[in-house]
Amino acid sequence: MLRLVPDNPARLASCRGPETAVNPFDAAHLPHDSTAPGQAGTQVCDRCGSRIAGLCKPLDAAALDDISSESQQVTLPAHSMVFREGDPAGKVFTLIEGFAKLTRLLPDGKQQVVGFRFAGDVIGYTTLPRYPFDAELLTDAKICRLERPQLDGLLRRYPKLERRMLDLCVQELTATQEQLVTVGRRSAEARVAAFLVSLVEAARRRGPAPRVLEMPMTRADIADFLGLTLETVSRSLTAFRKRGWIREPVHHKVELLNLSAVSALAEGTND
Amino acid sequence: MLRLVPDNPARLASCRGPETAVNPFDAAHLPHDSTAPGQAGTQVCDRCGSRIAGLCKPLDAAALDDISSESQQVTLPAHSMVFREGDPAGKVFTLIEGFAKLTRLLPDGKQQVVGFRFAGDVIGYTTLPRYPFDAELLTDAKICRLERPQLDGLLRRYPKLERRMLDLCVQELTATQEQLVTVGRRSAEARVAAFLVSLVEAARRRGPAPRVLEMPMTRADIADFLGLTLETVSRSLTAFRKRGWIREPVHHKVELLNLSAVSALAEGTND
DNA sequence: CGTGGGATTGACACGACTCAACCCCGGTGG
DNA sequence: CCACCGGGGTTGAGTCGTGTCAATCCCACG
Repeated sequence: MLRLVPDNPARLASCRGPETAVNPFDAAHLPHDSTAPGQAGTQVCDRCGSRIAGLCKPLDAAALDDISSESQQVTLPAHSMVFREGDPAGKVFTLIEGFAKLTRLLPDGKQQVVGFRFAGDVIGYTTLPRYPFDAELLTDAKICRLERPQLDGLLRRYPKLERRMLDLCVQELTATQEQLVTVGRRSAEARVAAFLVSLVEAARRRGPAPRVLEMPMTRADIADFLGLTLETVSRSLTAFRKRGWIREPVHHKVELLNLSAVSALAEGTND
Repeated sequence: MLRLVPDNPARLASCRGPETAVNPFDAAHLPHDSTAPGQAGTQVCDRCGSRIAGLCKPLDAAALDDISSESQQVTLPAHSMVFREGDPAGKVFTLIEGFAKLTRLLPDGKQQVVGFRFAGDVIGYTTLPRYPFDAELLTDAKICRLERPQLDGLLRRYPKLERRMLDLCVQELTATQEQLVTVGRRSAEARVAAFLVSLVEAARRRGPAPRVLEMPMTRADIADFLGLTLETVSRSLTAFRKRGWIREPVHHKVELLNLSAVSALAEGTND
């Protein structure tokens, strides 16, 4: 669940300077070890400064030049919609920094969170004519944007890219099936525990996991992801807190004090 | 495992035909890529006699010759395992006739059905080194089998095939997300109703839907798919029966007498 | 200082699970 | 030929986990 680009940064790709910065006060601060960008031998993209791989992991330098001349980097404030369910699927995005949630709307107005996305993840790639879900930012975010016709051109020129898309899609599918298991068969506390574990895994994928994790989603978001109510999520988290398993030093952060207890709970169907 | 009634070797595989989704529970159809060369109008594959598209929809005659010389057709009895979770993902299968279920095993021994597959569906394609789930036949089935190295060769020779795989993967992903919504947010009866609706849609995709549908899965299978218990599934179905919405003329068949009532229930979160 | 959104906590109801009996039917063997 | 068996399905009674509704708290923000 919470799929992610495998790991391994690699030259980033794309990203020409900011362009449609909806929000001027861009993200100058970031928790990452932002070692000087552009250094030889580093994993940092010399164009946009990100450590993240996104789409372009398998590409060589020429391809990167190519793709970066076609894409744009933008910064958006928290809660902006990257795209909406039903919009023509005309662009593909890579999340450079920040967090997003993907949601589907139900006829009765409720929402189901289909997944969360983290720095390095690709968002909105589909072969369907329209996006099948909303993508909303949970935090201020830096995003790399590529128009679909450009992407199709790149796909034609760099077959490796097509393979990469397929890999990403397979990973995402596997993660969603995993999530199906969680939602379908586990108790409320086990689901919340599984969610916390997946947060840790996502953080690890982005680099050495800090002791205190970002958790920018609200209880309601988590509930909509896990098929629970926000009250139940809240009760589970306070239960964990009382057992000394977690700590929430500030709003939107968690520390896992007893990861093995949490994972054990996540594995079993109950207890 | 896999193997049993040996029989007509090779010469199958191909089969161009009506667009067929990988996942039966997927409503989305792809508009593009109808560029399949060759004689349009033929619904039946001249090689294996199947009406089903499987992988090969976008291929031309030469490619079909090529692929059909690399693949084999086998027939297997009900309840055989096509492959198991964790097996090296060395083959790809297309279901020519019959029904299958895909399941994941939980640590506590329970299973989650991640999907059912019908005639025309591709099974077991993944870029992962191992299959992420079991594939078990629900009925006797005819299957087209292709070794992974052969497939990779074909992918290299026919780039359109790679695109096709991606399309199939996207459809499957969309369908799984849909299922996530069903399992996460709907009442028991609504889930069962949604399942019945998806059965109808799957049948339609295979051709004009007969009044009486095949439903080879047991109550337990359905329950494991919907995140319910078999008793709850049974109760829901008898409730539908008593309301005159469905009929089960014989074991493993259903007739939907009031499809609109069933779909209405499937849409709402409750009632 | 007031406002509002998010989070927590409690009381209560109800839907789905659990456990268990029973039915139906096909297969098997005495 | 029939009794037995086992697997799938149905039905019922009782329990318990979550959902629901509502009050309260907390804190960031204007």
